Amino acid sequence: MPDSNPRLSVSVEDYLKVIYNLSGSEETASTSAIAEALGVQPASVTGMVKRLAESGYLTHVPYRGVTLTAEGDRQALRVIRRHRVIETYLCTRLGYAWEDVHDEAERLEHAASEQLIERMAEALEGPTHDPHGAPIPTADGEIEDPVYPTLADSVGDRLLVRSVADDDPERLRYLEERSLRPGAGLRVVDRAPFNGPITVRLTGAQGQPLGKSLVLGFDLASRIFVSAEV
Amino acid sequence: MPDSNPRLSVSVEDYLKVIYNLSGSEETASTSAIAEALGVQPASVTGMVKRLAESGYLTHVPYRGVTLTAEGDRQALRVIRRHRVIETYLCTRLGYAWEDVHDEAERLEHAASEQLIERMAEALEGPTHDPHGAPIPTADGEIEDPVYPTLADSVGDRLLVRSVADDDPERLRYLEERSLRPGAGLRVVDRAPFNGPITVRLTGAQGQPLGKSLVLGFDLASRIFVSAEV
DNA sequence: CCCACGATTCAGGCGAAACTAAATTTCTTG
DNA sequence: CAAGAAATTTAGTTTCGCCTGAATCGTGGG
Repeated sequence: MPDSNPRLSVSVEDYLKVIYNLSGSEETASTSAIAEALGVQPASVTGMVKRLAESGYLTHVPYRGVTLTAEGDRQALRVIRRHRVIETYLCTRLGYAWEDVHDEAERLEHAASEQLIERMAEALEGPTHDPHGAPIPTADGEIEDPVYPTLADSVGDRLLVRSVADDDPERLRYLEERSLRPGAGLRVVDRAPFNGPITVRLTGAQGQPLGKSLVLGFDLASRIFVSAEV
Repeated sequence: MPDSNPRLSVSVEDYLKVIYNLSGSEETASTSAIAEALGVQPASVTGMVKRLAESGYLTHVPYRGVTLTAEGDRQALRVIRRHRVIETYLCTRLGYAWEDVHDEAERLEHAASEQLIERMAEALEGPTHDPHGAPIPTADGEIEDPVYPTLADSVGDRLLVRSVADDDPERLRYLEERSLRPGAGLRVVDRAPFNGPITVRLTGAQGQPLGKSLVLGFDLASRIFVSAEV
């Protein structure tokens, strides 16, 4: 096992994060998917992947894709924890708007010490989800696993918004304005074919109908994660 | 004038900070002094200095030293403000010990946005001094200028600790344990010749004598800044 | 006036990470 | 099953930012 506290480079941390996320849906992450996510050429990914494999963070089966090792997972979760704790802290303690926290966290997550993160988490009394609804891994790397389906591929009369993708301020602002945040209840009213728009009606957090009817593009809908209302 | 918000590299920010500090005592900073402060070779400094001069942050008279331009000053003060606001925030809002904040701030100051700093400052209600007593520049670059003499070269019956150098955790812990923090009042009891130790007696913050007598090495004493008690 | 010392120039190196282009493997599909 | 398409890897470069050692150059005290 590598030294448990090697200071990882920004790039390495970004790779691990992206690979972790890609490994969520598929079991293994492909070179091109990683390249796409990082905005880099596939050849660059192969190079970095080789180094990460040598360092023991992942295993690489040529032409087949990569999988994080236990250690790689651990590191990825540490970065993700840092990111999400920071986001939460910025929102609830420093008055940030939820669409502004991602970029700030993106930079701070690479500079913040473990100590800082733990103190923030303490101040927040052990937050479990970030402002966009994503679960925060615990300090020892446990994370709530249910991966929810997106609004784009779920039907149902009583759906609950679990989380939304956090990386696009524009989209977040749009959703915010329409009360489409984690915890919101909604009902799918219509679903146009061929990846067409999806019409929903908000039911409000506590179930009282708000009556607002919204038409969401397929793209946007596939960045909103929902579950059946409990 | 350069773009007022060019993202400076970590190195550049460190150079500006160091040059600013060196320019405090002398009017101009020498190549070797900068090299010493940054732990690099003088040749490296000359190279970087040339680039900084081209970017308009300082003027360089070969063999004579460097001076920050107005713009360089502005940038240096921004970094220093970031550093000190962060230190203050960590201490008062996240329960950091004063000897731990320097390193954390050293990393965060390069990653934090101006927005984050201003929000922290707001939360702290416009802090004027960091935990070590150093003045915090305002958002538009004003800074309290009195540079206090050190305990090593001041005499007096009623002295007030203004600030202490912030970069050495060991020393800070030592001072903390002995109540030698900004605001402490003291009296110089004895001063050994040849840069020898200095004996002081604490008088307590509000003037009530605490009677504690301390012997401080010359080195340590020259990192404690004092003024005549007001 | 000379020379030691600090400052500068020069040529080069290094590490990290990216890129292009070409070769190779795997997938797909007729 | 073969062949073209797509994905991946290899190999070789490039870039960036910063650093270094060695040789050279100013400067100012003796």
